[in-house]
Amino acid sequence: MAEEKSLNFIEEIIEKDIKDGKHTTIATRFPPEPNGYLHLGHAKSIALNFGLALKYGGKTNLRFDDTNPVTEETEYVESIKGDVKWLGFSWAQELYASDYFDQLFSYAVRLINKGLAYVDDSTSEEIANQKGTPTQAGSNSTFRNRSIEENLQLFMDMRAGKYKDGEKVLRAKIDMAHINMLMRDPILYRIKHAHHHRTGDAWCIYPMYDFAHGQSDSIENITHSICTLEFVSHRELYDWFIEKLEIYPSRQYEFARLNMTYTMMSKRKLLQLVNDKHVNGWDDPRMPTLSGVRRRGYTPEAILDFCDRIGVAKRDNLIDIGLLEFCVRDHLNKIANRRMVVFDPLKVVITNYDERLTEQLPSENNPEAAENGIRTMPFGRELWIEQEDFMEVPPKKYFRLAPGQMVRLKSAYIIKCEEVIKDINGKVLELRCTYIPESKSGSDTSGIQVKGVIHWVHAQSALPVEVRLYDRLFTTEDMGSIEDDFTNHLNPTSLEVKTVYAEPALAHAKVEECFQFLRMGYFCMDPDSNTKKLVFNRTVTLRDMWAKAGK
RNA sequence: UGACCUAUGGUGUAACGGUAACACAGCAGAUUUUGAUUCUGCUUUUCCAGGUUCGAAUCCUGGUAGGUCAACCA
Repeated sequence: MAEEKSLNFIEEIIEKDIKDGKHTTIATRFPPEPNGYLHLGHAKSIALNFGLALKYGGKTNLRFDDTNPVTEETEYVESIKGDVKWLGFSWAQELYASDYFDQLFSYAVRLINKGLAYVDDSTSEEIANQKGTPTQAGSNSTFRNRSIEENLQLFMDMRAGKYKDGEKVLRAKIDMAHINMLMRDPILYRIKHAHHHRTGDAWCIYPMYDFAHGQSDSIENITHSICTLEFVSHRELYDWFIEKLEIYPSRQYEFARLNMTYTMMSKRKLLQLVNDKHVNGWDDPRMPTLSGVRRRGYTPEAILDFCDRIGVAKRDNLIDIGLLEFCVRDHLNKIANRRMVVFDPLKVVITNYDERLTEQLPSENNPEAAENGIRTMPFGRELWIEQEDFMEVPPKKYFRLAPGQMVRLKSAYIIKCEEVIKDINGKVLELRCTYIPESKSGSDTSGIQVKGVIHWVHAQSALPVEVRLYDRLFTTEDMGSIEDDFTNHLNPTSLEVKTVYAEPALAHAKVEECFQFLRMGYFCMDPDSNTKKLVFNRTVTLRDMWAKAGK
């Protein structure tokens, strides 16, 4: 019963192209600039580009847009490749815009020969002034009418390193009065005596984005070049180069980038968070980077499901981060094994339980996945329960522990609170309880029905572990609308670290393994863990209707 | 004060001239040895004004609102 899923606007274009015979197969590309780590916005683009190729039997190239040597590094290339693979995609070819530097150079020469490009000695301020404004036409550069021969010679000299950075640029000769600012003689090449992460010192001139991207698409025979909305006005230039150069006509289509509540997705600002140590690196679990959410415990399946649910369209959007959390809970609920961990311990002494005795009680690893089997938990006279699970004066409908009340210890026995031990300040130190021997989980003959079920750990065998409790990084819902410094909106309590008490089975956890700590949330073992100390990151809390009700 | 893009519940997305639907969120209930999960039900929607049409979210015109564009960034 495959439910017919409606097509997004790009799929409609592709299906029409195939139906019309324009293409028999498609080729897309994912074109990151290696100047930062990939984030959830990129995941949307990756899912789209690779997903389309998979759906229509085409291919997707991974192409690094590395035309600016001063910001780009090999470290970023490696992280990007790792992230794409982690999401589960395989690229047809690993390519670099820098692979095409020779080709791009000859394209520039072709344009010069056609009288469509010229070398300009103007300073960057002069060029900016010549641009005009959106409502005001620009003016021609005084160098605009150099001869083809002179332009050719000058361009060769630029390449040969005769000039310093900023001394000259190569510009397209289009129309300084064009209504589209990008068509006002855009810069094609600039001089940068900088070391490139791949081409080393072979070049001292580098093409601009507009002169590299479309041509790279064309060289690779990309049929559908998909990018975000801010490139809409670049399309006219993209098409101009294809037309004047008479090369394979790739076509550009634009979709709305992902925006998410309480999140900021700008590589520049994420870099600042890292550099200014507001977070502990690109893979800090609070970061919206793929390496961050991975370390946080998000699964590729959850992220891809999220990308699928948010859809692809052309209007600006602000997705509720709650949807991402829904997706990860939905997946983790199915795959994560359960463990009991007490965060704020309150001692419980079972007065009628033999202190020399310890039982090993079985408990299912995951009620949603019986095949995951069971593990056993030690049970004895002294236990830890959650402070939250006891109230001396409970409100109505509180069905946890209170004086004289009964509660079920998950996978163990029903206990009754007989006595509350307090210090001189009235602080509750310990609970004296009795257990009902016939109420043993799995063989309960007591006939007692209790509404409350709580988690617990055996005091003597409890394993102290560190948990890192994350909250949203920013306190403002729409970070795109702020006008002051974004660091003013950082959440000061986005990380809380504490030591908690876990059942012994957690000792066998592996790095990146996800668990549901019963009633506390989903957690994932952090790579900081070692044999002396285990560390778990809280991926997301559980949905909690009781907390929501305000107790 | 120009050009371009966009406008559907709280948030997203669909409906392709035939009488607005799906998901998340919210609310209510059932089940539950996780106040989780699961299940059931409910609330809430076509930016405005004209026009075309038997019929408009959809087509046309004009407004309005939001976004984008003046880096030797991508």
